[in-house]
Amino acid sequence: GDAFSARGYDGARVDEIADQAGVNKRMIYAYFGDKDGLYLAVLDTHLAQASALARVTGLDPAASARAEVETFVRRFFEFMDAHPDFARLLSWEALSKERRGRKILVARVHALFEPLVTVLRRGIERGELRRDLDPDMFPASVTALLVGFENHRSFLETLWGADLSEPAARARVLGFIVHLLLDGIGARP
Amino acid sequence: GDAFSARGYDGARVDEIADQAGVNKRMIYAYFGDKDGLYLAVLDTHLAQASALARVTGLDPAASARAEVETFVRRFFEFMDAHPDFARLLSWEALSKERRGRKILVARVHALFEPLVTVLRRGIERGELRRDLDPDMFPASVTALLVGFENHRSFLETLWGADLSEPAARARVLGFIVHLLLDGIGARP
Amino acid sequence: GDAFSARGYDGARVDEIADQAGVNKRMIYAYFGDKDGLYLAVLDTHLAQASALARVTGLDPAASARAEVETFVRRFFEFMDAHPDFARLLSWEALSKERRGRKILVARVHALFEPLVTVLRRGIERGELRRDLDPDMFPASVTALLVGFENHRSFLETLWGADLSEPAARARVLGFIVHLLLDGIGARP
Amino acid sequence: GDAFSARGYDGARVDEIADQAGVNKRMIYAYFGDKDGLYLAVLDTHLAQASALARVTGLDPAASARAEVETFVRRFFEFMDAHPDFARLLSWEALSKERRGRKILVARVHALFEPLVTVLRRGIERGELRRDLDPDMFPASVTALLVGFENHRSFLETLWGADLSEPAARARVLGFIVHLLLDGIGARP
DNA sequence: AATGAATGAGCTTTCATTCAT
DNA sequence: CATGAATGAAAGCTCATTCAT
Repeated sequence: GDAFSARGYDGARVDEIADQAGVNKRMIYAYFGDKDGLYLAVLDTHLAQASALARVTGLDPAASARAEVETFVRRFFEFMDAHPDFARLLSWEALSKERRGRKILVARVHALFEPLVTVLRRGIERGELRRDLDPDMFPASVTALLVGFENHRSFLETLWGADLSEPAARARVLGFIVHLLLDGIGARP
Repeated sequence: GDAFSARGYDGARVDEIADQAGVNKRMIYAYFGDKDGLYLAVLDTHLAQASALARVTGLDPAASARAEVETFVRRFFEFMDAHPDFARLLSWEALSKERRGRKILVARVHALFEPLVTVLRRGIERGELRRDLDPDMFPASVTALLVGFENHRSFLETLWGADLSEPAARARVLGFIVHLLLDGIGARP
Repeated sequence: GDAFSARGYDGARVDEIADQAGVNKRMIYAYFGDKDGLYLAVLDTHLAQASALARVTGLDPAASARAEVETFVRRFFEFMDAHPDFARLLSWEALSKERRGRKILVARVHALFEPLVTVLRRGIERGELRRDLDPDMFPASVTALLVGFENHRSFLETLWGADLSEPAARARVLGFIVHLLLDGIGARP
Repeated sequence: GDAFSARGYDGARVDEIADQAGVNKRMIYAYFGDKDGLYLAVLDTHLAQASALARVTGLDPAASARAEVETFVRRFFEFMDAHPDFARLLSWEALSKERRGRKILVARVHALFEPLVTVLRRGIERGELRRDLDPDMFPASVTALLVGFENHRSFLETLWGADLSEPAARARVLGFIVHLLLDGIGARP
């Protein structure tokens, strides 16, 4: 079922998916109706896996906002390493104008962002975070950055002539992103 | 030829492209050989348009690094508004495992990033930017953010229940991104 | 599948073949892969039918070489009458520079010639046939003559103003060929 | 224009022919009307070249029939060596059921056979040749043999593992054919 | 006279989907 | 429940032929 992740909706072949799943093609139609239904099921299954992230974010009101944000970003990054289909499916769907899985995407991503938004609001109130920080745009930024680095990994490897699959390189990338999000690029006075 | 931008390589139809271009389908094969050749030509044409950005970046050694970075980000953002196919083509290609246009992508993006990298190095040397800032990862981050917001625009509109096509909203998004990149989320002490 | 026989590889249409076979065109691609695979299957099937000829040639060591040769030629002729696609497929393939079915052709024809070559060698040893007769060239000559007459039949009908499909005419042609091969044209002293 | 000879009518491409001839494709249509007209012109031109053979056959009433026949066969063989397109065009046309060039073929071949038929009739009358020899079938047999060996040359090379383009091999083939036609395979008593 | 560009019909091949068992 | 065989629609691509200059 990760043909959708590998090639997108239009590139995926029902035959291929059936073969890889070791089931008869007819069964797919019995269970999912058509290619669309199969796609929605696959999309939902993969996006749902990120809900674990949401469940452990913002639980400790005593923790600092910076620490909570950092934890979320690091967990999100590691989740993507463990679930390589997540970022790709999300991007294919977001890119598509057919909006086949838009409802699923919105629901799953909303649930993912919500606790982080709470953390951000709390941090702003407490003065830990910038007064003018928009708590809605920040999760989208985190996602854009992480998904971007994940999906462009092979491209960046070519561009930089580096191997981004080894742990050291991944840690460097993650460290860079966290630092950027928390502090930006400017030197501290 | 923006069917590739709208639907990606697999979703685009040569018939449709020929019709939209007002030319006979046969001509496409005469000029470009096959669908692949056409795709590469379209990709290169659209990516090449961003080279104007590169040509006006980092020309003034007296300008502060922060100002230069902000200018680049704002110009890049405006360029994407003016060239809606750019971000989509880039994402489709980066997402694809066929790597049809990888060489083009790498060449064009490298040329786009280069002057920005120079600006960053200069800023780091002068102490305007963080000592530990990686000048290679930053342009990739900018691109991930801008391309992410651009390509996910319709998704974010649904998620936020807002209209992101009106100038005020776009300005708010751009302001957020610039501020985030320069200063992060933390409150100044 | 005798569109290949009627029009050759380039002239045959997959649509037509599917229609004549009463199967869906898609099935042809499922079974044979592509037009090439279909062609090879058709070619092999038709050429294989001649193997019956080989199996009954040269079995009786007591028979005279002349009688064996005559029997082979007559059986070959009758086989072609019963299998009108054989000679045409063989000629199309031999004429083609693509050599798609060359391996099949060589294998099948070799098997067909082999027992005849054995008969000829025996006849030469025993003094029944000419000392200087080349036992390899003779089968090729027989084939050239029979295939030539078969494939040029409609042409010869126009040239001679005769109907070569009636048994009497066919018998005359066959008699002529046999006599020519055995005795040549010269009058006996 | 020998694309017809190489690939047959259906396999030949008008584009290719125009390129090889170094003329603009439009000119072909101006001169020949359509692909059919071009084909007929090419066919006639190549078949006409064999008329030289006819003009020198049977001129000397004093010569023996055997000698005349042998001369004809040898000249025909050499002609084919010099004009490799002749045998192929003849075979493609004879094989085709469209009969596009049938009239040309009949006319040219009739003219080629005629003097040989005269020679044969004379030889039969004089008792030099077999009483029961059919003077019409013999030229067709000669043609079938020579054209067969010529067109199947590459096939026979594979079958025999020999190089049939070197003069010695060609002479052996020709000698075999001549001997077979004149004397058959039987040992003289 | 001569040519590059254009075209519609038709070719091989592929796809999502369904039938028969 | 499960499967191999079947199918119509449409995809990419090619061809002989013609238009405009």
